[in-house]
Amino acid sequence: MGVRITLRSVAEAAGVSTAAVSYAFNRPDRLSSEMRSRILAVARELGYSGPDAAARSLRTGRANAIGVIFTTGLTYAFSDPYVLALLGGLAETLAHSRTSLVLIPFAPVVAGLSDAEVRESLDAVHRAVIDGAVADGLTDDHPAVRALSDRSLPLVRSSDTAAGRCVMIDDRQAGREIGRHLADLGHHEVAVVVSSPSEPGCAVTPADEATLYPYSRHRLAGIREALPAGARVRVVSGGNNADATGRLAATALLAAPDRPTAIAADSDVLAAAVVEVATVQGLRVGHDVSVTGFDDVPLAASTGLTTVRQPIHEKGRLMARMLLDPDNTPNRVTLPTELVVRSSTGPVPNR
Amino acid sequence: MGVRITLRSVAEAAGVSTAAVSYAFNRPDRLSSEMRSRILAVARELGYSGPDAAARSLRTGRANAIGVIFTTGLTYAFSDPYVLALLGGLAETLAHSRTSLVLIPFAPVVAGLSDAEVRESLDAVHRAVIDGAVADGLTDDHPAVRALSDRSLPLVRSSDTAAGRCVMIDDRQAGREIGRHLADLGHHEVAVVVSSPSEPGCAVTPADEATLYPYSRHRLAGIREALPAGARVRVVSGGNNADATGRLAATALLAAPDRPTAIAADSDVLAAAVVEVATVQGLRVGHDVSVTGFDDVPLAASTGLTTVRQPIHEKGRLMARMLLDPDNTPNRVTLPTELVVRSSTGPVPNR
DNA sequence: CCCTCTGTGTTAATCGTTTAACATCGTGCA
DNA sequence: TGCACGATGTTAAACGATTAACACAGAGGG
Repeated sequence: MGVRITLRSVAEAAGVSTAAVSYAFNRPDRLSSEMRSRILAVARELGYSGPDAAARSLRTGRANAIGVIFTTGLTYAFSDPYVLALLGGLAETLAHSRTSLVLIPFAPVVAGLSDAEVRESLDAVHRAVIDGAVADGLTDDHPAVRALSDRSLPLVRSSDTAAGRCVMIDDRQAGREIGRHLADLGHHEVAVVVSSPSEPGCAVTPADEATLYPYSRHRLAGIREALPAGARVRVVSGGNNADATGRLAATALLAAPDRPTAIAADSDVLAAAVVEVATVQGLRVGHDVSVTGFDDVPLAASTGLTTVRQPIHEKGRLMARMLLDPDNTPNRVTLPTELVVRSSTGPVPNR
Repeated sequence: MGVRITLRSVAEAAGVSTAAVSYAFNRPDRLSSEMRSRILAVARELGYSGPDAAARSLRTGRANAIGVIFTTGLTYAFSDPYVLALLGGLAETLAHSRTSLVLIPFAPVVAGLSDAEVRESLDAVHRAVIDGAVADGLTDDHPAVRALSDRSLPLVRSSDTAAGRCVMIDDRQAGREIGRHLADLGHHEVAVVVSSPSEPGCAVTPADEATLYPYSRHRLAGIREALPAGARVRVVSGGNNADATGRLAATALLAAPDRPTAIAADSDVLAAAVVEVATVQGLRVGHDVSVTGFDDVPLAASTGLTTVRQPIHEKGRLMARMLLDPDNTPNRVTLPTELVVRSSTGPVPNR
């Protein structure tokens, strides 16, 4: 009962070499069909269910799995429509090549990580049996990214990176489009809500800005570029991009005596939270205050959110293809974005 | 460049045994700190990033990962709130023990699977490097379940099963509660919408019923039991549980000349689709037609859906714990459910 | 009749680690 | 002085498979 059945035990029981057994499972054409079925019969009889996955991975060097790093906490991730769309895209491509998706949790960054936490998380990254990985939205110097490239695993990223593969969008350009749109409407008091580990609602100092997600930085830069010279841009933390933290940020922002006339959020989820809070406070979104989102997930359409559409699903599909078939895919791709104007933005109110 | 750095190369470069290098990475206390840091220095210098994952898995017999089987297509799965809640629960527990989640795609059953598809899917199951797996909603004789138990991997299921671990709900009892609720309201023309591979909207024959998901069967049985003797229950396919297929089923159902007065759906997603279609057709849900869902996902509250709440997140947490720590967890758990009455159900209209 | 070729099966090296068991060497204690 | 012991390294045997390279036999061709 306790003894494990291996390729060898089957071979001995059948009176053949281990090679034969291996071929019986992997290369039917290498064996006479008579021999093959005899071996399979013996295997079944012994309760052998095929070659061990780990051993096979070691020997062949292939894992038939690709990893995805999550730095936000998996539980949160499953509620983020952006993440879900990306995973959906990845999965779509992977399903066609019997490849699994390995979700690797990395300690979420909340006010800095203890060394121990980082070490534990890295351990998960090191132990993952995968052929490649996607790291979406992580900086070059994130420990997980480092660990992955140290393992010299194929890695695909979503931000521009010196070496290595990536599929990205032009965040800066997208930011400029948002900025121009708001500028055209006459806004010069705008708040940008970014996802950040710091307390939701609190201001993000220029020093902090360097620590933001790259995409946040680029979008922010774009917005600033497109706004007229006199415009004032304040940056506040939207927490971890969730509905709850978005509401906190919105509440802080709308309570300010000099409340902004426009609020540009880093994601649709955040923007929808802002809309919700504003509405509850009796503000007419698109009149009294304008709100923009990012991504154009389904939520955006139903909320009437002005946002920037990015082809998330396509991004996922492409990332997966790059990992599965590196020779027939480009190293770097920039996907198009598009400003989608809906009812959540309007001309600046005259007070 | 092409040559791979291994534990051995590091050992040779450092002039120590491979055991020492292994200890340097795994058991700091086994080495003098001086030796350890020397080894780590050499490793860094050589660009060695730690023991190989596959080799380590083979040797230790642990993968630090658990699998989840998806028979619905991963892309769909990421849009199903039930699945997401379950994954969230699993992830929550796993995050504490640096364990990854492996999402294993299995060919979705659409009008029967070809042998080749099954074989390919099984291959993914066999190749997954995992310590255990959860199979939610699959029958005992599903090929994936068989493959997993053949591998003699710890397996946790969501339906009652002779041997093996499971965390379930009393689907039959839940069905009875729905049935009783509808009966109390005077309904005897009820349609049950189940997720099924067959064409959305078409009738499910008694013969087909045997092929339904176990949970569907049990809920159906419960509903039938609780309805009065004269009641008529028709069963229709809701497709794969998605919004779109739910709408199709609803359209077919509401167009029928003898349209049911109550529609009990297998999931909130399906029920919400029914509500949507009914509303569009000018029917007042809760008056002209009653609709019930299942699960009580967030969507249900915002739709005003009468439904049965089940603790999905808790289910996930429990399943993960059962896999991680079998010795300190029960083999079988039944979680409580609760009928949540909202506005989507009401007394049968008098025509 | 010899030679090549195809179809089947075997031999044996290798993938990169982990870890029980053993060796060695001060050290503290009786 | 003698001895048990903790601390620190090493030896070497697995873990369970894959796959070149080789061997052999019968078929077919010249």
